[in-house]
Amino acid sequence: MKGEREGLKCADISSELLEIQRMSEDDCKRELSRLSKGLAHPARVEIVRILENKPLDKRCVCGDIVNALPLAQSSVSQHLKVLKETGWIQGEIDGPRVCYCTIKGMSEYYLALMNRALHGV
Amino acid sequence: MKGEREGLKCADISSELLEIQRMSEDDCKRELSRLSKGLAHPARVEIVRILENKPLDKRCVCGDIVNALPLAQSSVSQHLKVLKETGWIQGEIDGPRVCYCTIKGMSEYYLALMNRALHGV
DNA sequence: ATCGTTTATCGTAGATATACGATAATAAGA
DNA sequence: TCTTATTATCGTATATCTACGATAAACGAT
Repeated sequence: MKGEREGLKCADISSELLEIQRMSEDDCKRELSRLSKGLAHPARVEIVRILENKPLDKRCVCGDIVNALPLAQSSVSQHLKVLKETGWIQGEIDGPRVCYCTIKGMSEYYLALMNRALHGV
Repeated sequence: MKGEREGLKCADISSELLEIQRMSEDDCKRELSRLSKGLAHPARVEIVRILENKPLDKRCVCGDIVNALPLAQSSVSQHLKVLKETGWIQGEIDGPRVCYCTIKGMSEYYLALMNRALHGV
């Protein structure tokens, strides 16, 4: 399957870019506010940054993220949940661990959403 | 003064674009999450959309925004306050009214912030 | 089967967000 | 001055967010 790497297949939202034009205005605004809420906390911005900058051949499990943040494990787990629900990241169970990665093309998707929601383009 | 139009001078953040490179990583993440929180509600996205799409020769007072949203005046006023605090809009008192407009170049500023906070660019 | 590791979920406490009606503040106009 | 129009703020109720420790669930290894 395309996009597979080291056993972890990261979703790619690039193909959804054109779908934005077909969304209703209300859906567009809801979608933009949903994604914005995902980044509305410094810890979550940091998590996305970590996952975006991770080398392609390295994997990043929950524990790695916990170690990188000054928060309790349960708090980090909650932030990961929010990022999953708002569509920024993806998690894949690997034995007792969970391997996380960002959704490919999400930044571009976010920008296109913003352009359409705010400027009607 | 540059940027003045119909008596309302809208701030322009374009000149701050280069400052982003000089911000600390933490400030960058805080700034990105702050701006994201501004758009983290559909009503606020709609307000920014209204102000972005307003003809340059027309002004937009609080009452216009209240009429465009299905919310009570006090709720809209609160959302306007959040948008002011997070840096998306600006208000100028004009008699008993308050005239609102977006900050010029904010979308570009937001994107640059995102690029640096998430990708270190 | 049992133990240790890893991660999600539960329970909880305090803070913040969201909505509304009511009220206060400000300015224009009669 | 008094009234009207406009907008911000107050008070309040409910919901969501954020953090933590404790516990549960899932899995590999012994």
